[in-house]
Amino acid sequence: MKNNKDFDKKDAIFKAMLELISKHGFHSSPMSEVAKQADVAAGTIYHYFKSKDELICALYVKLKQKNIENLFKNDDTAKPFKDRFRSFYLQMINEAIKNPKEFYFLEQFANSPYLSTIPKAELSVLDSPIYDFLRKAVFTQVLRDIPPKILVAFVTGSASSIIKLQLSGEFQMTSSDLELAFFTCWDGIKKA
Amino acid sequence: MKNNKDFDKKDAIFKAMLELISKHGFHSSPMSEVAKQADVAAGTIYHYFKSKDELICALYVKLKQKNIENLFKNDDTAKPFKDRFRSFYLQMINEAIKNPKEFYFLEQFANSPYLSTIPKAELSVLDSPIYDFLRKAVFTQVLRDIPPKILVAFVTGSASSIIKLQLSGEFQMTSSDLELAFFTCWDGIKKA
Amino acid sequence: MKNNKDFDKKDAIFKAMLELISKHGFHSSPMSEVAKQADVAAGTIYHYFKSKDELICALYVKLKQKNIENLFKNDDTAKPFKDRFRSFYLQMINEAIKNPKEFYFLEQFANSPYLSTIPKAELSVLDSPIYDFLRKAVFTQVLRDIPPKILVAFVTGSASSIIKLQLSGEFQMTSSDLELAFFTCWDGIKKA
Amino acid sequence: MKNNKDFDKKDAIFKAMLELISKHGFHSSPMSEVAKQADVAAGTIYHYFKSKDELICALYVKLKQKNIENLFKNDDTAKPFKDRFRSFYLQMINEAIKNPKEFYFLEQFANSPYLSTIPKAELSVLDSPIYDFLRKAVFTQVLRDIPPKILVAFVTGSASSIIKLQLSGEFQMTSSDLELAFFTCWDGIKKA
DNA sequence: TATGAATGAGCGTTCATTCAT
DNA sequence: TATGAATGAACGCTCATTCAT
Repeated sequence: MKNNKDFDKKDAIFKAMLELISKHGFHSSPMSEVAKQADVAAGTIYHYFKSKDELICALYVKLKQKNIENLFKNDDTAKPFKDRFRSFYLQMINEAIKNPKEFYFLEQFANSPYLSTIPKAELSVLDSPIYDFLRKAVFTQVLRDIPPKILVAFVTGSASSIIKLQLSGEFQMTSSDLELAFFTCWDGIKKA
Repeated sequence: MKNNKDFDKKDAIFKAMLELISKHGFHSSPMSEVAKQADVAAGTIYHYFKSKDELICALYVKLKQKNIENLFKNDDTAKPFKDRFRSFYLQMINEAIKNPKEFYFLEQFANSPYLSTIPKAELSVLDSPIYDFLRKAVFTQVLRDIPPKILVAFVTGSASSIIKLQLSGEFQMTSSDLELAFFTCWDGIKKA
Repeated sequence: MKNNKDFDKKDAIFKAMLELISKHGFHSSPMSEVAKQADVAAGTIYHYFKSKDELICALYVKLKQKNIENLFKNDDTAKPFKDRFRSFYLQMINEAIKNPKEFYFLEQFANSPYLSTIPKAELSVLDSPIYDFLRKAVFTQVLRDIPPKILVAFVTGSASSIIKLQLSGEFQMTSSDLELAFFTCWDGIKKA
Repeated sequence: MKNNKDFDKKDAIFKAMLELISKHGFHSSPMSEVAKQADVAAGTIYHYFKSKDELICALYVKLKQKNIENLFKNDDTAKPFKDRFRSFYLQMINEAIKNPKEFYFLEQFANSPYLSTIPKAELSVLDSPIYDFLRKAVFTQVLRDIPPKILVAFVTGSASSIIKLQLSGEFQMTSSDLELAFFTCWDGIKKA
């Protein structure tokens, strides 16, 4: 059984790598700096991870999982789907705005050759909660009859883009902007 | 005035860098390899570009410009806006599918710390054709009254995401899928 | 007095190091791997040996001693010297062929800078049985009157080389080949 | 065509590696030290050699070739074979004594796992002059009818061992000792 | 302009050794 | 004794960049 110290070290390494990559990118985040920021020796990282690449991939899976879990944190299946979707959509945006480093890391990873080093099956599992959420709503004719994969892409892609806009500092979104964004998405995907 | 040879060399360098980065990412695309693929000496690259970063940024601007120009290639201002938008939306997707390397490069760049090294003003200029296109349609009440920046983010983000789905090989989109995607977007953004 | 467990551990460490070095050489035989193969913790090795170098040197001395003892296992001082020498010479070759790992280790060590870290006096003691064996035969005029050290070098060197030929797999020696090898050596060193 | 400077650099690297390995062994001869001794930058070595291992192997082949060529430098095919062999045998010893670093390097290499990384065919070619020299003498019935490979092993092995004795400083060989060594070998291999 | 050998700082990683448990 | 996580110096190697030609 792992003790607290173990968790501390591994988590410190994850945190340091996240910090660095989100700010400087993959290739300006040397292991030596990760070690320094995590307050461990360089060699220690290699007790927990085989290589830099493996560390980065493990970090991606961990953060992606956490992120997706959080999207459904407030999901109330008793509510009408529209409400549930609204909560989900706004949560996507709010989570990212509250955790910009994690968002930047995830986007950077997902748009790099790293992504293709992770087996598709594993990626599917990560995404499956979103996929299931929307697929069911297609099935119950609450949502437009579009292939669920396209639906997922549409919804997450538009949200990502809006998040980037906000995080770029170029545009400060008010809550009514968020509401507008939600409706824009909803009116696109809902059953006519 | 630049002669043909100059163009050839510079273009060969651009092409080689595009090839490498789209496949292997920024790191794993050494200048020596670029030189080899471009069939020039390593030093030659530095006659055209101050540094690797500058070359990469110049490539981004060049490709982004070309890409955006192409989106309006078939724009017919005489047509109803819905038709024009349909053409624009499908063109976004088709251009990317026809030029996957360019798409991958642009996405990788835009989701990396490189992006923030380019002045915001310069980026705005690049995006302005899309911005103007949609802003006018908001003004003329064809589109929902949303801040144009959000609108641009929504439209391009959803398209990007759908393109990645297609390019990933995970899902083969038919032309009716594309049509569905267009309607999904359109129904979201059109004036109710 | 050492208990069985001690012997087991120490021997397991020796065995693991032998295995690794004979196959991969001194470098490419990390202590962590020795520990793994010996089924002990890395730190445990340092209870038995001060350092990697000391372990390697101790292994050399141990194996060299064992090896030389074995050469005289069947020595029958009642027999004519020629017979005794024949037995000795063939035993050198057979021992090595039966224990190739030990042979490779010993040769690798003896041809490396490690050898010179062992005091010459200690090495002399190890070799002395062979030295005495041949020196006496020079004294009794059975062997050519050559400085015994040269004699030892000649005999052991030719045997080593023949062993390597056999172990390389390049040449399969029959028993008549071995007999020929013995005669070649014998005719060289015997008193005319 | 390679200019002098090229030769100088490559040779300086070879020389530095030889110097270091002969004295400290493979794993205490870091590339950084080679670079320093050769008076080139660390990276420069990698223009000439793909890796440390490749450099070491190339050095082996180069020195082995040179060494074997030298053995026949004074060969006079007009002379009786016994004289030719005497010249060859003493040359083996003298060459090594004059070039102890090269001898140590070659022995260290030949008794390490490095040797097996060189294709057997390539090694055969290197040895073939010695092989041919002795094989012919077996054929013409000047030498004992032993498989030539065994003969080569016997002759070179005994010589190597005698060289090590001399270089160890443990025993100073006079020219009459050398003469004795030659006769010991010759009487062993000559046709009775 | 064009070359490509040369540079050397800096990278990812290894591994002999230590020490708190 | 025995453990094995932790250390950090040192390794082999890469690669953006320079400069003599």
